[in-house]
Amino acid sequence: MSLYEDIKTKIISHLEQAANSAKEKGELNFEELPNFVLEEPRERQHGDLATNLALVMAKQAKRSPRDIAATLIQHLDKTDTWIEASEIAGAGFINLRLNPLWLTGVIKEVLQAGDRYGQVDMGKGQKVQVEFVSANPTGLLHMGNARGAALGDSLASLLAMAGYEVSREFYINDAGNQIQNFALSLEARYLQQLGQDAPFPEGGYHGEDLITTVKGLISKVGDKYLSVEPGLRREFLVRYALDEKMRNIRETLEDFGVNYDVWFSEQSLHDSGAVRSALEDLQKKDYIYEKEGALWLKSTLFGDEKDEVVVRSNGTPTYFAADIAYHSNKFDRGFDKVINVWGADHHGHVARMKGAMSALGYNADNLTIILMQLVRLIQDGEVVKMSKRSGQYITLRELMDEVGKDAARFFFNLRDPDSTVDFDMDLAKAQSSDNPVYYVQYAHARLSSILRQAQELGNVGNPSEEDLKLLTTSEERDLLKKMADLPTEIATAARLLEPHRLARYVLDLAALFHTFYNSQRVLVEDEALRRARLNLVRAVKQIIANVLGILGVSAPEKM
RNA sequence: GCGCCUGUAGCUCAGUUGGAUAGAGCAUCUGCCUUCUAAGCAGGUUGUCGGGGGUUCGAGUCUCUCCAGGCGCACCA
Repeated sequence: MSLYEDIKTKIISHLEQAANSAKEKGELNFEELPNFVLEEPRERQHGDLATNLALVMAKQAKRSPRDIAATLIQHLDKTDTWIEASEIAGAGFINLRLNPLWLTGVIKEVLQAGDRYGQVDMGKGQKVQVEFVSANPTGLLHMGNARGAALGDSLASLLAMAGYEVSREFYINDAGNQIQNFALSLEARYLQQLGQDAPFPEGGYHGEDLITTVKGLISKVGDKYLSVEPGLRREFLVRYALDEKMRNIRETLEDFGVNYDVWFSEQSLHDSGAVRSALEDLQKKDYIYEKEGALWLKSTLFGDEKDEVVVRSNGTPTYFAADIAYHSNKFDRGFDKVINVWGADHHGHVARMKGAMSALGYNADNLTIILMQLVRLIQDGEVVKMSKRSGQYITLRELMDEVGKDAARFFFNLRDPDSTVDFDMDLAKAQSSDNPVYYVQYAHARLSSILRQAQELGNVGNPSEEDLKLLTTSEERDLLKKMADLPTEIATAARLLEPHRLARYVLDLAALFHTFYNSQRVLVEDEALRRARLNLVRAVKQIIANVLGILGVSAPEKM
């Protein structure tokens, strides 16, 4: 447990004890202690920490909150809490002021933990799988995938920091209808490139990248497939194109800083019989019925709006059937929690997916689906309809070329997944030099620069307790306070599955550092103070690097 | 029509399971580089938290209703 959490935990338990001992002495009346919070008040004048305990007790105790607060303070044990003063304020808040010296312990804590500072043991080693992007291999990665990649990857890193054993997974949709469609599109392009008058299939994939793929193929094998039987020809074309597309997707994601542990093929579920056996299982449990020649899952039993087809009347299983087998497979691999990052356009699938898991006997609560709102592309002030079929979209590759990996990842992780993002490419380009990410990176570069100069002057040296007590300016204390907050922030962000909190956090931390930097010198004459500040600098630098690391953003030594 | 998400400063967005006087960036205005990186700092300006009711000591946050936008409601994925 971190220093700060330790203090807060202690104060909370002392507050509870105060209420109980007041009760024993008949000074307060209550059945059960209601939920209360200990938090940092927005206004600095209200002290370091404040609690609403007296307010929430008022109803049961049938006394005025201020009255209760006074009683609580009388019984409050302050040992080991750094509490220096307590007062009643407002409607009945208890404001606590801590002895600022508690903050000096933070630097040591950070430097000792190093790149592990911020770790909490919330997950207790539980196995979590995060599946994200899982884009169809029929095209290139686009803006929506970019958001999913930034969110999913940072979420995975965040959970690892929070004590979970995390596995990143990409589900390859290499089976089913869209692959048939893909094959027909490829075949048409192939024939067209060789001068044949082949019609393009209705609803085919119009993307330019498909033509590029076919051209590349022709340069290798020429027209030898013109004379091959169409079924075999399409099979070959698909295999070739899928391989190329997946390699491209993988490389693009790696360049975006995303590295998967597992690439899972949908086709493998059909080949291994997993899809069939999942369906049989559901059938045995009587959750399947036949209607109009198709097999339906009774997903309405589990809160879905309508039952869903799992096997079409032509005998082929639906995508949903494969997805059931896939998620069943995930749980069978022993994950305690399974998290999917999906685009909001898939939200209709959530209920049925969870329903299917319940039907198979798994605890659907262990499947969490994060719905991320879509990214809308704005050009010339107008919304551009993006679609893979029409080939109208900006690719992740283009995004990285235009605004850079760091800016793109930070941009997406600055936003709540629930917010619809309007991405104006021109604006993104124009703003790339004053993008918030540079603000944070600049702080890191400044910190690095100070340390470089300190090295030239001699060793930084380890500070003594006495040295650290010299960090008393309000800028230093605000900075230390923020630093102490990181473990709590990690825990909150992990609990809520919201990595964007960390982007906000590191932005705040950078701001506090810039303020400090502009008001006080680090490399001062006084050796003790210099040692103390240099170690403050080392610690801040460490934290910025740690958090940027979670966000997949680089922390430059120089800018 | 039904379901989910969103609506907060001119623009883009935060707002920690109900807390005290709602915040940041961009934009704009005024200052700060012979001292550790000015991609920075300090200060000024900016609000019917979409509208209306309800719950309570207290609501941007919970509830109901209406309005606006997005997404979904296939034997597509």
